Amino acid sequence: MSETGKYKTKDRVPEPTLKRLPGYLYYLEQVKEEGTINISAPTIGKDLGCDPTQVVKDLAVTGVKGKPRVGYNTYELIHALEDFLGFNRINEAFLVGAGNLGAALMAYQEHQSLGLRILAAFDVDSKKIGQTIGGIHILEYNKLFSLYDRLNVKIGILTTPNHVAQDVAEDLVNCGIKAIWNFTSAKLSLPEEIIVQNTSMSSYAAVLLRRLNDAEK
Amino acid sequence: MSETGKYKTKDRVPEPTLKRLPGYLYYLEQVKEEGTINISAPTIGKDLGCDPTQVVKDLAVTGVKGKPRVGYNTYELIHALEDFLGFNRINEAFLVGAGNLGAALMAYQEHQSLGLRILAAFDVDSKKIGQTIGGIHILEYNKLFSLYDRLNVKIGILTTPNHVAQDVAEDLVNCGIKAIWNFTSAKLSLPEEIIVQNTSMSSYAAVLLRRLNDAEK
DNA sequence: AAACATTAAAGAAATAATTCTTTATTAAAA
DNA sequence: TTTTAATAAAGAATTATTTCTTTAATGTTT
Repeated sequence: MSETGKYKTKDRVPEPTLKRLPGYLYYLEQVKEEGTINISAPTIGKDLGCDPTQVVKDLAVTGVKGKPRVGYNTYELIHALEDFLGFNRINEAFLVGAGNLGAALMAYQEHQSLGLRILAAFDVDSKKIGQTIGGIHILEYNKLFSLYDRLNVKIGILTTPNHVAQDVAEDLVNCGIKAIWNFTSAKLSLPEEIIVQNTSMSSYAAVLLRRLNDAEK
Repeated sequence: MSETGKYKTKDRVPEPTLKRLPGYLYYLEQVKEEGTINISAPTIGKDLGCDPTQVVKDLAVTGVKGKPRVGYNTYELIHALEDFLGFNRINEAFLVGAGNLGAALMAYQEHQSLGLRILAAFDVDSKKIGQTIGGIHILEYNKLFSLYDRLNVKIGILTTPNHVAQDVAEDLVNCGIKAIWNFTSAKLSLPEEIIVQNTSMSSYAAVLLRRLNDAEK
């Protein structure tokens, strides 16, 4: 079926690998602080509690080569990881739905270190419109349509109630958004080429609670 | 990496399945609203845009049996899913680190529908101590140790800065916490039996930004 | 009442990801 | 300069997950 309309399966980096990369980045920044210039994959593996060959495979996606008996250059690796992940660029985003979770993400300053900049938030609630959270203005939802072609925003952050998620997502796509970070529980049906990253809190709660339940009985 | 103990692989539900279950639950609640009494796996698959046999396999973990030509009973399925996931119980939790993300999660009312109740939050910042966010009190961090044996809290939500995450996690474990929902980028080293659910925003940003980058070139 | 169409359920195959193994490189020491 | 120890890199095997296929059950229709 749809299973690989992904023409470029060949050079696509596996999702589990991508998810681990920020962990390496955070670790390497610590290591650099301590003045370490070179670091080997087995050392990283030991410190992070994971398999050294996996570390090698993961880091290989950045194209950085290590030297036997020496390891990787810390600074080079950090730079390559940031570059590969896009954390050292400015990735502009719109956020829709300034409710609890939306407001939270607006206030969450760590976005900056991910290269994410939320340019504006949108909501339909007149009580919220005009407010500013974390330096980000909340605009009337309809303003979305007038702003989109003046700007070059590719990322939409979706924190609306579930029942409007699909409609809002379609609006975002019509506004030229290429990627949607979906925090709702709704399963979005969008054109193939739109990148959707689902980050539903309930999914993680589900895994956590179930594992806890497994352990207790 | 040993994210989870491996002894009971036999009857352990795969993580991808667990993550999909809340999606079914949300969908079924909608379907029930519309008055549908019975629903078939192929119908669910069509609506949710996923493989019908996968739907069958996923729902099988709840033990609910469907009838050929009829499908599953909507109400029965919803109840079984809530029960299986623990969403209809009250799962008490402590939160440590009432910064941006922590405050966000405290304000996030949807926790209730996941059966999560944050009893109290802890922080070392004297400016925050005494405040209330979303009805949850922020207490002095040290109070954690005096509270733990009077209560039966099994879940710890970790939203501290990265560099104290490991120490706080160890404190939580010493206080009898069995499961940690880790929102930091730190890789936690804890006893095997502790359940750790990593939900690092940067991991999801990494996947999103990289896929966007792949698509653009 | 019997045949039929539909679908759940179980099992098999394929795919993706991780772990393990081997090989080859290279800097340091003798 | 040669040997050695350590490690990166590439490839193989294992494991887990998803997709595909088959079988059996059941309500509906004729």
